[in-house]
Amino acid sequence: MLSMILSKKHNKLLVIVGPNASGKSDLAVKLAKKFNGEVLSADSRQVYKGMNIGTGKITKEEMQGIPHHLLDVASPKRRFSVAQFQKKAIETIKKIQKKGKLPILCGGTGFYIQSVVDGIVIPKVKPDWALRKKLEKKSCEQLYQKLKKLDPQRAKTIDKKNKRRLIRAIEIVLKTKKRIPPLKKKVMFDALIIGIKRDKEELKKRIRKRLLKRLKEGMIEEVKSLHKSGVSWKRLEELGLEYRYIAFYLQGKLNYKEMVTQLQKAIENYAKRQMTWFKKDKRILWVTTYKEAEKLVKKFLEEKRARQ
RNA sequence: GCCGGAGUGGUGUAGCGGUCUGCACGUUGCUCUGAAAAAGCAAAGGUCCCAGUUCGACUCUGGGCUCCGGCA
Repeated sequence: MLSMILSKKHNKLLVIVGPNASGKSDLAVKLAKKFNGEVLSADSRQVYKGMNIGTGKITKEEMQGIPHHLLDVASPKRRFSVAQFQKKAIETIKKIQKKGKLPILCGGTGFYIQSVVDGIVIPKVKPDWALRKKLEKKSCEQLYQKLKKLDPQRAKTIDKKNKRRLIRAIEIVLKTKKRIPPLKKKVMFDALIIGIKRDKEELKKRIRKRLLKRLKEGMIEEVKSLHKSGVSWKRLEELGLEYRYIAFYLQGKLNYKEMVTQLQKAIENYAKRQMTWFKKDKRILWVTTYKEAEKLVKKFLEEKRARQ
């Protein structure tokens, strides 16, 4: 076993990213065992209770005794958000560091990862669903004009055709009565970001294999019981991928075969979108094997602390 | 073999004698400030073949080929 190199006041953070089905959880556990770490999931769907097979959530056995955080912290009936994630994640990371252990942030939700690694400062305005519903009725053009009056600066850079973003921007200005400040970042951790690289065809095969396996393991039953426990079809569809397509199937909107092929396609597309996000980040060091990752982490931990 | 119907991007379709043929899905690339598995943007890609009519044909006419339905 490796001797402890980390002091109780280090600020190191290991991050593992990669597309769906690339083998992140597995790598995280292995590295956690090797380097005395604890894992934090950075997955916008694994935060929900009862969403296990469909999200590919790690099982107790697979954890092999390594503590995992930020799983099952919210109810699927309500919406969880990046800001909530960011707060919990930062708190947890600090706690792990204080124990002299290595926090390992592992997941596929790029935005969630970014919120922690870059420490983006998110305006402290909670979603106001009544307001959003009201604004939803207006056209993009109307919303854009409204924003332009309220905050010409923000209007310059916003995506004029994205209603959701326009509404959020207006929401912030209305609540704070101030213009939206330019994006601020507050980097708090000394992070090493490792990405798992997979060949396109290989990834598709892995997705397929995993999908069939999970169907056998009762993924459909899981969605059924979520619905029984009060999660509406609409909400399940909104949760995306597995939950969306299986909800379609259970409602008779798709037959079994259609459900499987369309879901496979949707997961592949999602994996592609994830890669679009990650490709931009030049800090990510891409690996294909555990050994490569181990070497990088070892070097990272031996480095003199850059900051602090 | 005969009679009918149809052939338009990868798939399903819409339309028109003369602006680059429209749409949906798919494909590819991209954006991202409390919904991010969300939301949004952009690009590539087509008129079955041959002849005729016409100033001009994806559109009309004839032939061929292929597919579908009915009769044999």
